[in-house]
Amino acid sequence: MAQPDSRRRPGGRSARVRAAVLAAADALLAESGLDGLTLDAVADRSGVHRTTLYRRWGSVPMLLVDLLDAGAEDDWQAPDTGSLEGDLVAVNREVHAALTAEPSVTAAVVAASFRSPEAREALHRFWEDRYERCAAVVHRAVERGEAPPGTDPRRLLVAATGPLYHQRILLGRPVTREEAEGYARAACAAAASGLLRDCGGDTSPGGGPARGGPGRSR
Amino acid sequence: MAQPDSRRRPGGRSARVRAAVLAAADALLAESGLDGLTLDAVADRSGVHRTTLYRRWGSVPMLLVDLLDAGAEDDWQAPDTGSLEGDLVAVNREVHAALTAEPSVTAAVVAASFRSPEAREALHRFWEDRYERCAAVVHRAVERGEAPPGTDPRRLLVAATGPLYHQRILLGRPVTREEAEGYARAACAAAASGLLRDCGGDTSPGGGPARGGPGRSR
DNA sequence: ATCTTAATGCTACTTTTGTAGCGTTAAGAA
DNA sequence: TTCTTAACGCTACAAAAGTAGCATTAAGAT
Repeated sequence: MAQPDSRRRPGGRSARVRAAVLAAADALLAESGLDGLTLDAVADRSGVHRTTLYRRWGSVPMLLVDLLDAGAEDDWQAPDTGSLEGDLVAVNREVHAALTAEPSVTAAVVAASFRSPEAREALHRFWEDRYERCAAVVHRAVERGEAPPGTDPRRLLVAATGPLYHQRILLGRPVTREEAEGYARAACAAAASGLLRDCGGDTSPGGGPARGGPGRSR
Repeated sequence: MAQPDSRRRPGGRSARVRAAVLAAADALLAESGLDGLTLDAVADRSGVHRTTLYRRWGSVPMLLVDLLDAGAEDDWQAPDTGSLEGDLVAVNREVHAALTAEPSVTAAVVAASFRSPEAREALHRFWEDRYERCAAVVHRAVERGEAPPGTDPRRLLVAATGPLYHQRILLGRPVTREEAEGYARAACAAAASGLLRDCGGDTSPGGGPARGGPGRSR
């Protein structure tokens, strides 16, 4: 029953410092992307000293972790339009909107996630939470009989949203709103045909030697 | 008719230096990922001097650009199994193999692409080339009547491969071989239903204000 | 009010990263 | 061969990133 960490001191000044730092970081990120987000810049903007930043956060990715974890505490919930197709289209519209924003905070956060394992995990947690909430869409669809029992919520949601993220963030091509909706409808149809069920318990992570193929560089 | 750049000197020593540097970079990348790839490390390993690296390449991402452009000159071509589903499954198997390799060169290259615009464009060129070659799969399928005329090769290919990349690289979750094949079959079914045609000439890149929604951080 | 001490601010230092200037080497032409 | 000069190696330097040690401030307890 360890007492609450003896003598922590989370109130007052520390809280103000954290708030000032996170606000400055958020502003810098939205203004000039990840490149504008250096500890020195945050120190200047927030009025908090360099060394304090290095002590409490240590690096830019760690600061992003804090920012992400703080941002995950919102009350967002998945759309509920009454039909699977409607819900998926609505989700993809939101993703599309977030991806076409300029400058894209999403892209900046993804970029940051490739600079440290901690930031990676924070972003994964964030998305995990989002897909978890979206699973409700699939459960309702199964209850309504729009998708067969056994339909894997994650597979369906990834099938719908994955192409959007891929085309925009990794392939770097613009995505039209109509395309975004099309991917949603395509995933919906595939789910209705029972092609996105969680069949087989084969969860072995990898496979063979794995050399060559597209995506491989040399 | 500008003469061939007067007096270039691409032979001999310069070529040896470039080869040594690219080889060292490739080795470091495969061994310890992007973090192990610093200009100093490449200098040590290749025997080429620091300043030469800074002069000719300038930064790690630029070096990756060179590496990528050199690697794109291979003779890879899309599978041809006789059916659309077979081809898509084969493609996704290759992608899956590349993505589950450890350490993943693909992941490292993607990470590098977020560190400079030049590296970004190089990676986009590389993938553009790959999807271009894969378009043959869709053309053959349309000729065989497996997909309706007007089916957009890119949409179909992104629908098939996008979920793989998304789940593995952005969401950070393992992907089973069976899942990879499932996404290919789902895309195939959607295409057969005519859900991945290039309908409407609306190629406007973006839209409204675009705030909030999943993927947005705060 | 007074005391204790976690958290912050400050200065000085080290390490890493990137650049400038100049002498040296060797590719390509005569 | 000899000559020219693009490309390279080297040293020294400049700027940025990160750390150490100590003084100062203020949160929480008495």
